Amino acid sequence: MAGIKDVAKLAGVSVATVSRVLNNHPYVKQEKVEAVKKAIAETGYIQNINAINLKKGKTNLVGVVLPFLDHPYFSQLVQGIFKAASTHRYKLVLYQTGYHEGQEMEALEMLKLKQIDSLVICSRQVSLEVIEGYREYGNIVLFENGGNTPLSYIFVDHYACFTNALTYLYDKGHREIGFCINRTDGTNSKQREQAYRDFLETKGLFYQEEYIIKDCIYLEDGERVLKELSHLTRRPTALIATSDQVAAGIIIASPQYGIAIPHDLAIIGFDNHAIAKALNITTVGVPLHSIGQLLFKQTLLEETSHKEVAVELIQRQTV
Amino acid sequence: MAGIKDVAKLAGVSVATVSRVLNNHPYVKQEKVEAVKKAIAETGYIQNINAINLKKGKTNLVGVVLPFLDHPYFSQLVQGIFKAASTHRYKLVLYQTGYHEGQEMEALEMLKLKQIDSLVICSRQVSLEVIEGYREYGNIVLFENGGNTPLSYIFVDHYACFTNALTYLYDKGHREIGFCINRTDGTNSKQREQAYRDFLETKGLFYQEEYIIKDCIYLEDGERVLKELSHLTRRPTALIATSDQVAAGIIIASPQYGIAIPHDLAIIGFDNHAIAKALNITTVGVPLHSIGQLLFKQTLLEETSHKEVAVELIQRQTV
DNA sequence: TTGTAAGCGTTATCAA
DNA sequence: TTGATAACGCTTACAA
Repeated sequence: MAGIKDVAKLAGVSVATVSRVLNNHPYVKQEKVEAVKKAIAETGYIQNINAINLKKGKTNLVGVVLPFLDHPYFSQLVQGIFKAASTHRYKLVLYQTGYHEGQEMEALEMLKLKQIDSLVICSRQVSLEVIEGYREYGNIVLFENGGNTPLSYIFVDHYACFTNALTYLYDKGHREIGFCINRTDGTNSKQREQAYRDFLETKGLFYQEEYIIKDCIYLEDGERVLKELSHLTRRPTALIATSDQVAAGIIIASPQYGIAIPHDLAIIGFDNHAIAKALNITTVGVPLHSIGQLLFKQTLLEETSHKEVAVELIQRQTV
Repeated sequence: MAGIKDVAKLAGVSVATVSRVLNNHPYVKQEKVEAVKKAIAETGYIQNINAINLKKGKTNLVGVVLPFLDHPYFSQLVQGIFKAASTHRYKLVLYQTGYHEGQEMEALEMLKLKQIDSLVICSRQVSLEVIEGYREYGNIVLFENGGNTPLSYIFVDHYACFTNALTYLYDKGHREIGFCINRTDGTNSKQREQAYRDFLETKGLFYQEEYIIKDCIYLEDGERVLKELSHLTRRPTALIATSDQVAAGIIIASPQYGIAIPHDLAIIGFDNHAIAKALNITTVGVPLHSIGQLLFKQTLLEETSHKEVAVELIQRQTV
């Protein structure tokens, strides 16, 4: 395979000149440019990007850490990250963790090894302290409220969102409010739960363990929610779902359980996925696509920053 | 930043020995191994993967070309590719094309430049001939019926699937059958359309342009389908949807249009997404997750191969 | 405007 | 079992 030397030889110039032509440097005589271009064409010369990466110390690759892709929440986020990355000629390397620390650590290690220039962490298991330890190897930006971590992050105030949704439900007369959640140990989940507890206390309502349905992520989890609820002697009159997927699952399964929505059960979803519009689901709209873009852009910036993204409650027909 | 030389110096050995320890080579005296490990720890030495890539001529990165991610069809596929890649310690680099040739060419160029070792093309715009030209730079595997291309591919026989679905509908008494499609120029789309035409001819039915609804991809396209259909004086009694997303969109919107499913309109979806199960949609089940895994595995193989993946019609309640 | 040569950080060959 | 050293393929001072 032809290398830069072969090109140089054929064109009758030095490798430096070839490199200059390749990189559009000024100060190369037009006729040499031609000669080099001709030689490149003739030899079928191909640059080796690894050599360039080695020399330059960067790869134009940014890593994206997330648990899985087959959920609109993450695929929209990635879509946004991709869009921004694309305009800056960056490529994305995916690190799907399935919530396993090992995979997350691999991403961090790759940052250290310079396989990637920076890292967007959409969801994490590893502690912030550990992640902070990798800060020196490249920019890391989180999609969560990282408090006073020195890492950059973009976040949605889940505490406020949740309180908002609860208040909305309360104002509509609901006093028995439950909610669905995914993992209980995630940062966002904790905030939602805290908001729930605080709200209950403020309003003088009782905390009912059974009103919290766990491990809800996908559409298909919606039916399970109704099943669990059906075993209860006293049921919530309203439910805040983990996401619109779960909300949709609940709504779709509701007729089988003889539950009319919103009459027997009011539902608020999260994210404003396409299905929320189709099924007229009242939801907390999270601009995931824009957030993805912000996440990537922060990756390029030297100064760390902590940005909150505003969300809005979209009123439709399920409350 | 500490390099391999610093480690060597500190450990009192040569760089070669450090490299041996790093790569678990045999024939290194245990005490030197210890010394090197100690020195690595002390210096905080970090390998530079670009140097390794350069030296070895490979990156353990495989590219994935697809138009977009925010659709279960592609996210499931990627999920499968990722799973297989993961077990072989490969990482995925995403090339989202939005159906633009430029992005596709970029992926091919990256293969050439050795940024990635091989390429999985889930959907393409660029001609097979052009792609074939990049075969010498790394393995390329397609997810489509590539005929007698020398490239490897895994495919679903969309012609047969479609004929199958049409026959099923016909046997249930339908004579006015329409279908939804995405881009009309895709390989799969063409096969579906051909199957449709051939079927009509075989059965002596008329081809009706208006029975073909274009640009249907997402859930939200379902409603448009009904709108377009509502303008027709004579309507199809059955519809094969591009995917379950579109099928679901149609089903969800059907009450607004006063259409009972399957009574007024029978629907067959594609892919067997989660929503197909939830909404009891009769569908052609495509094992996207497994296909993803196969696609990746083929990437590792030297011999090209052409494999068909079997699919099955899953009978539920929409026909 | 051009060329020489010194890196970039590894691995692998060869000789010891 | 070890060490020197030559690649790997490129960019970029520095010198001319």
